Amino acid sequence: MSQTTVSRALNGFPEVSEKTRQVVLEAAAKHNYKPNTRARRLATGKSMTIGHLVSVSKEYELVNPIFADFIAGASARYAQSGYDLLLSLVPDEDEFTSYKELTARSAVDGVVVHAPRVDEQRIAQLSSLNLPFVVHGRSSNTLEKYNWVDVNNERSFFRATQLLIELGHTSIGLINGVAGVDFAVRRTRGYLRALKEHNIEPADVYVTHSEMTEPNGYKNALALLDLPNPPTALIASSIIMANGIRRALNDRDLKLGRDVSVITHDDDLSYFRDAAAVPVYTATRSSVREAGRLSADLLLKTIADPGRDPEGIMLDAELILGSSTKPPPRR
Amino acid sequence: MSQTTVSRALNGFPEVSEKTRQVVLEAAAKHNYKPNTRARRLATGKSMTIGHLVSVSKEYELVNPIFADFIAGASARYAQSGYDLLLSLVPDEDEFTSYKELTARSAVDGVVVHAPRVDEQRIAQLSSLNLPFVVHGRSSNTLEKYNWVDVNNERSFFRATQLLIELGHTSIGLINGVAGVDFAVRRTRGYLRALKEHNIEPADVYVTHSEMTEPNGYKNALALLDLPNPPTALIASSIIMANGIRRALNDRDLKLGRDVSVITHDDDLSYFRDAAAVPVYTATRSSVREAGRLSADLLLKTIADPGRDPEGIMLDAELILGSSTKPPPRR
DNA sequence: TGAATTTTCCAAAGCGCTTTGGATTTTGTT
DNA sequence: AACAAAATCCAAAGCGCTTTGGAAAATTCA
Repeated sequence: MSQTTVSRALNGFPEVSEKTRQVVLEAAAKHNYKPNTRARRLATGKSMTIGHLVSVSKEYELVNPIFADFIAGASARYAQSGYDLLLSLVPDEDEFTSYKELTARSAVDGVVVHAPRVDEQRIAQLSSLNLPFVVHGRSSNTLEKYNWVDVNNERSFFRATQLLIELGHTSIGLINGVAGVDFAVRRTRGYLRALKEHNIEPADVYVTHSEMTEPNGYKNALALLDLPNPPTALIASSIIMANGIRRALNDRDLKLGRDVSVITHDDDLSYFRDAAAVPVYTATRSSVREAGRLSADLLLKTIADPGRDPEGIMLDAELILGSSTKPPPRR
Repeated sequence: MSQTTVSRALNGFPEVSEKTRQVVLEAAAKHNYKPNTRARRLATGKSMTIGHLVSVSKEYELVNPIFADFIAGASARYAQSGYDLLLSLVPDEDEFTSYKELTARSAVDGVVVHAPRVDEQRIAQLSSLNLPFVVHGRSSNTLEKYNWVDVNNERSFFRATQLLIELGHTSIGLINGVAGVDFAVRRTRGYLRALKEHNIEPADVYVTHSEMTEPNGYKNALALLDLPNPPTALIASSIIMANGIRRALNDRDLKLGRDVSVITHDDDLSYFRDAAAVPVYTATRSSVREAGRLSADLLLKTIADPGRDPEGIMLDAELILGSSTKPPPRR
């Protein structure tokens, strides 16, 4: 049987009879034959690979654990479509260089951009490279159209803040992510809008920005709790920070919920799934794994149809009531 | 200039004069030329790719965040040597199938095996595939030689247990990882050996096994604390579980250290770095990122020299004193 | 200066597939 | 049975590099 026929049978071309195809498939299965990836990619001109560049801040060497779950969501989709996932951790200042290199050696068919900033250069850069991409998150100050999957951060944090206000809280702290990262900006915006709508004067000291680690949650919470007028409620940007906040409350002999209310954003990370009947934390919850799946789908669609108009997918975080929110203690 | 000369200049062959090489390099830089990955891989017969298969338990869909840090360590080394990192999350029962597939289509030059069990089939399977590999961890019941990078779990947990005993604790709980996973078995072994050497009768109820999530840390700690004779000290297999344990202590109005001592294994995860002058937790600490680096180095060496004898690299966890261990409270 | 080396270059083969264009066989129609 | 149409097959080209074997140019040595 000719090479052509085998290739066609394996790749599902209509020119080959069903009977022949079966024979080929059986023979391939029997000998555990799979077309050589390298040869196939050269011949087809496709890389069949999606790149995820995770930028690592050189200073802190942090690797955000949400990538694990995001990638878990995406990975399954890639596998279904025969794509491999290329993962590269790069120092953040080198990120564009890495994109250029990947493009120049045509190693990937598309990439996912993580943690965009308010002014995100990578978007324009990728557009100029003509490399299909999807942004996990958005970039407020970017005008051009691009593919994105994001949570409605502004609204989530508006609702969270409003909930606390309705419970009677008037001093509410926000323990946010790094300043300038888009989601953090939107969350602050939602928080401020809620305060404003309820005529509460915002206070700069009530808002902290940092990498969303447990120690930073602790440190920032302590700083707020030790203020002359400490907030009676805190909103955290990640459940990992919330763990640090709980530790800080502990250290100050304050009880979560009773003494200080806490709402956290919850990415539904697999190692921190807050799935009790009454969750520990009242939370704005949105599965980052689901975001991974959707991003992968969107990217694969874009690769399949390059002329496609960019699309934005908005996920709405649920506001889930847990036991960490109560009215403020009476004075 | 001929294609040959360019190729040789770019790949550092000695047949080309330094002057010519410079000309070529400059021209390549100017036009942002990089040899096409696909063509190069086909021509050289190498994939220049390392596979990391992370098995996801289908039941729980958990993605261990330590992979993020492990991969961060490994990724830098791969990049230095011109290798790409292929990441694939596969349902655990399909893992061998995935290895076979990767080999058949020759998509990777080597793989890293994560979370080996006491009886680990993947080792024999990979040997039979003739695919270079490094195991992160070891497999106690596997006789053949293989490359591995592991922490001295037995000794670490022996020392941790001993420390608690020397402080006066006699009822010590162990909140361990999933039963049958090699590191968990070794840790239990170290724990039991310390008890035995100090003539303390072990109690089965004091040992729990589960995925190392925060909720499981909480749940298992509560179970132990609610025993008729609750332990006065707990050893945890991960800092994420330790967070759950702290929450459980909190719920029972027990103070970490004063009422219940806790020692945890600490992988030095970037989002949970316990780096205060006096750490929160007394811990057996070993950087999983460093393990990633070493694994990558070992794997690259093995790929470069396939005849190489398998090597084992043992990392010794440090026992770091924090504020979570005190003598048991007096009755 | 001419021969022997060494350095530098080049044309062509080949990596293992997919894809093209045309040839051959089978099926369907009258 | 004869022809057209459809189904099936095949040989060969090409994907963009690396590598080989040998030719040409430059250098060294006698």
